[in-house]
Formats: sequence, C-alpha cells, structure tokens
Amino acid sequence: MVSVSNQEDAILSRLRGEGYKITPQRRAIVRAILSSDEYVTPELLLIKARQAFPSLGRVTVYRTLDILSQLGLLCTLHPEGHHPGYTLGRLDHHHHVVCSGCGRVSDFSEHGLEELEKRLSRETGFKIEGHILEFLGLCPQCQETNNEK
Amino acid sequence: MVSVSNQEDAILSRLRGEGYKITPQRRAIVRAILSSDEYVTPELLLIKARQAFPSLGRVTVYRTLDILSQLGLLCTLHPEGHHPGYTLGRLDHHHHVVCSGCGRVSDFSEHGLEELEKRLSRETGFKIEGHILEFLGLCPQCQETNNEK
DNA sequence: TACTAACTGAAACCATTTTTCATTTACTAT
DNA sequence: ATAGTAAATGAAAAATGGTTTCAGTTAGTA
Repeated sequence: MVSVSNQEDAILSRLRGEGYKITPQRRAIVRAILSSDEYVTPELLLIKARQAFPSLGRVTVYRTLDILSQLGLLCTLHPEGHHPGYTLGRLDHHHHVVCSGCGRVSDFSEHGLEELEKRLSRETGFKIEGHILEFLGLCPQCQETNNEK
Repeated sequence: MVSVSNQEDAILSRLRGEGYKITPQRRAIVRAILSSDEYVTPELLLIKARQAFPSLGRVTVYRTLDILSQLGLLCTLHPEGHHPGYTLGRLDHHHHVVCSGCGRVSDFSEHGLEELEKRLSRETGFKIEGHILEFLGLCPQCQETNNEK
C-alpha cells in the first residue's frame, strides 16, 4: 500500500521533472486533494487548500488542476445529479465508485472492458480511444445515516 | 427499426400524456435532437432548432431539456475534453460510443455489468445506484478524414 | 369561442471559469 | 550566498454557461 505522503512526493517530483516549479501553493493543493476521501470540486479544493495556505488564489487552483490533468494525474468524476469533480488516484488504469451522499470515492480495477472494446470496434467501426466507467451508490456510512432518518 | 418520425411522435405523446403542452417550440427542439447523428449541447440545440423556429429562446431549450431529462428520455454524455451533451435515444438501458471528431453517437447494449456491480457491492460495501459507461473514439468517417490530412 | 393553466422570451441575475497584467518567487548558474 | 530569469501568483475584469423573474401569449378544454 502506498501512503499518502509518498503519493504526494511522487506527484511533486513528477511536476518538478516536467519543469514545473514546486510552490507552497501547489503543495497545499496537491495535499488537499490527497487528504480527502471525497472527490473535490474546484471551489471545495480552494477552501481546503486555504487551510494550509490562506492567501491562495482561486486561479491557482484552476491552473494546478489543469496541469495535473494534462499530466494524466487527475481523474474526472461525473456523479449524476452532482457537480463534476476530481480525484487524484492510482496511476494505473482504474475506475471509481462515488458515494451519492458524501462524495467519498472508492477505486477498483476491471479488465473485462478490453473485450467489449474489441466487440464495439467490430460492430460500429469506431476506433476506440478511451472510456469512462463510473458507479454511483451509497457508501456504508451514508447507508446507516439515511436509515436513521 | 424505429423511424425518427415515430420516435418524435412517441416522445411528443409521452409529453402530452404527462400533461405538457405540445408547442411548436418543443416540436422543433425534439426534432432537432432526433435529426442529428451527433449529440447536442444546449447551445448547438438552440442553433439547430432555430432553423425551424427562429424566435426560439434559449430558456425554452433548457426547460425542454429539463423536462425530457426528468422523464428519463434524455441520455447525458461526457466525452472527455469536450462539453457534456445530450442525445435522445432508445428507451431501454444502453450505452454510447461518442466520436471525438464529430460527436456522432452510436448505441450498444452490455449486460455484463450486473456481475461487476455485485462484485463491487461485496468488495466496497457501497449500495450501487447506477453507472456511467461511455466510450470515446473516432467514427469511420472521421478516421478517413484524419488520414487525408 | 372563451377560459385558464401552462408556456414563452427578454432581461436580469448568478455561479463558474478564463484572461489579463503587474508583482513576486523558485530555481539555476554563477 | 546571490543575482538573474523564467515561471508562477493573485486581484480584477471579462467571458461563459445556466437560472430566475415576470409580463405577455398560447395550447388545450369545456
């Protein structure tokens, strides 16, 4: 298992390797994403990262998200009925289950999609470039909370 | 095979059945979605539907999309790197392949996801409510066009 | 044909994201 | 250590995308 601080180091050194500077703002942003079980929206991320770096500007959040996204380090989530958001996850190909209650994200691997991809290529003639597979559901905690209501 | 005009009738009478009025604006909007192979964004839809009904207002497009969405008649698409959009498709559960070049949408069925859903419930404890599965790729036409460049 | 609830479109409004630009800072090479 | 430089920052303004409001219009009905 990879610890969060190792993940942080890995991401920061990747940034450094790509010629980006490691600023305290970026550190705070990366740490804020990593330190939450839930996925983040830009606004939420701003609030979280400001706890560590109060003068952080909104623009910097967007810019950092862009960079992380271009480097393929960010996963985008589209939970139905909620705002889209981001999570920084494992570097290998994987998918997510998002909690419709609290936004908590859980990862999983699924390798059965390659066959489906081939079938689709054959049937539709499309040259497949990628896919989204996301599940939406209630996490164990939110299931309990809702039952108590 | 179901023709587009039958689909149009089916949608309009569904609307009527739910107590909504059939206005020329709504007719134009529904027809505009159905008559394009590509998925539509609200803005694109406004332009297309105005060809049939020039004074159509932007608000009416959003309102109609809302209604169709609430009735479960609309499918939402999230093609990576593009704006999200909509398509009016088959009424049964299905998925989409979206062309990254022109936005053309193709449907497919996949029933292998139920097992995966069970596995996820078991492994993560989440109570699964739904999922998104979308493929992105180049349609046959766009593959040719790109090769000629 | 008259009635009424539903619908419409213009404008104002709001939230989110992008652009601009003057200032500051992380890193490199002395 | 320190100076130099490209990169990064944040405030403000602008753009984008979507929603609300409201007075006037219209589809469906009786």
